[in-house]
Amino acid sequence: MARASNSKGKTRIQKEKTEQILSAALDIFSAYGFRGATIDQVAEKAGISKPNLLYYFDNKEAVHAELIKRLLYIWLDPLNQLNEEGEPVEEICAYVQRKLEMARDYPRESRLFANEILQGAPRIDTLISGTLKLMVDEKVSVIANWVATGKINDVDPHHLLFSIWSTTQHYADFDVQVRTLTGPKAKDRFEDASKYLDFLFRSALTPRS
Amino acid sequence: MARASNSKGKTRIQKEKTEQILSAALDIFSAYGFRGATIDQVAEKAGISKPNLLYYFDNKEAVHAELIKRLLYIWLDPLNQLNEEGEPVEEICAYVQRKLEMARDYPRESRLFANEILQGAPRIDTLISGTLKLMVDEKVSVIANWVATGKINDVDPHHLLFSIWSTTQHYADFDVQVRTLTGPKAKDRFEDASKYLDFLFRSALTPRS
DNA sequence: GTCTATAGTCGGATAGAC
DNA sequence: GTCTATCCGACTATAGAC
Repeated sequence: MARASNSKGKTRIQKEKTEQILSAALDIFSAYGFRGATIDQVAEKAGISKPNLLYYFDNKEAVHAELIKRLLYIWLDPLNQLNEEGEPVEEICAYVQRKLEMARDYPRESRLFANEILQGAPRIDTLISGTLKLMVDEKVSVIANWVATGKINDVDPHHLLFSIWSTTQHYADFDVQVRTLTGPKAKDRFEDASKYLDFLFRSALTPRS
Repeated sequence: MARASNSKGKTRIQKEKTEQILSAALDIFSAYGFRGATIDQVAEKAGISKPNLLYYFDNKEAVHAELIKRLLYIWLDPLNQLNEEGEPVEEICAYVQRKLEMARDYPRESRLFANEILQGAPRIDTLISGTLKLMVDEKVSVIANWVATGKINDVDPHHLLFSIWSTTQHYADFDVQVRTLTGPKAKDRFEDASKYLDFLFRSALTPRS
């Protein structure tokens, strides 16, 4: 019997249901973590029954695995766009902005990822040591080259990336705290963050004359 | 009957057991989140039986609540030390270093906090909008004053704090990822982070002449 | 105070009718 | 394909012996 865990050989109806489920699952998993989320919650949010959900996915793990699989592509895209041929400071600042836009537009994905890492990455360790590490290693050497040729100041490329990820993802992962502390008067926290982060990284990277 | 949830009127034995339980609980809760942690795990790690644990604490929530309560004091201490009378750039850079040391020495506390915020702070919302916000508001106005008098560059105080928190806590919360991506050759990630973060914030804050 | 045994509940997964 | 009903394991919490 055909199972709907992959996208091959499915009818239009099946695809729609699968997407409904995954969207609901992203809501629930990102908000409560893997353990904290229940299939019942996901099914209810997707507007179907629990057994029906389990007709489309073998089990809870399978739903989560599919979400993680899709996450990686969205996740790596902004880093992928970092162009070795571009003007170094501008390239990095543009990367910061793309990452911040991701935190604004895909907060659920950010939190899903954070939940996993925070708990020791039990279900995504191969992803991190595999695809992610490969891409990071590549971009780290690009940045190291910019440092070596004096195009940007002497910073550790790994830690530069960590600081970009953490500062931008913070607005998705710690959103509750950010909103509480900035208060209701703050109009657009992402607008303010955009301006601040651009200044922060530009100041640190632009070579002293 | 005396319950051991608070520290009043307890024997030495009771205090020790309570500390054993809380230390074990910090391990488990920070690693698996509230929902993912089980009392059995905590009891086993503390070297006692589950009913015995529940003799010392009313229930699972009570253990967690006590951890959170204690967390706040450790958490606010580095910010507390920020001295309005000191030299602004040095004060902030010293704060960054203290926060980084906290991430190194108290990673479990950092992850416990992150787990809570990430899932919408269901058990600590009053803490954030209460004590934390009060202290943050106070320090924000100190920083705003430094900006107004030209002692540091024109940055948004809230977002400065967010970037300090996120970059430093990243080394506790995303430790798995950091270690995987920097690789085994990296001797001391905290040493490298210390150097990098000092440069980052110093560059951005030091007033242009 | 600490244990064994167990009650009670929840959640993942399956059976089987339609 | 979708539902109702249900099984079963896991987990919180309590009862009661010692």
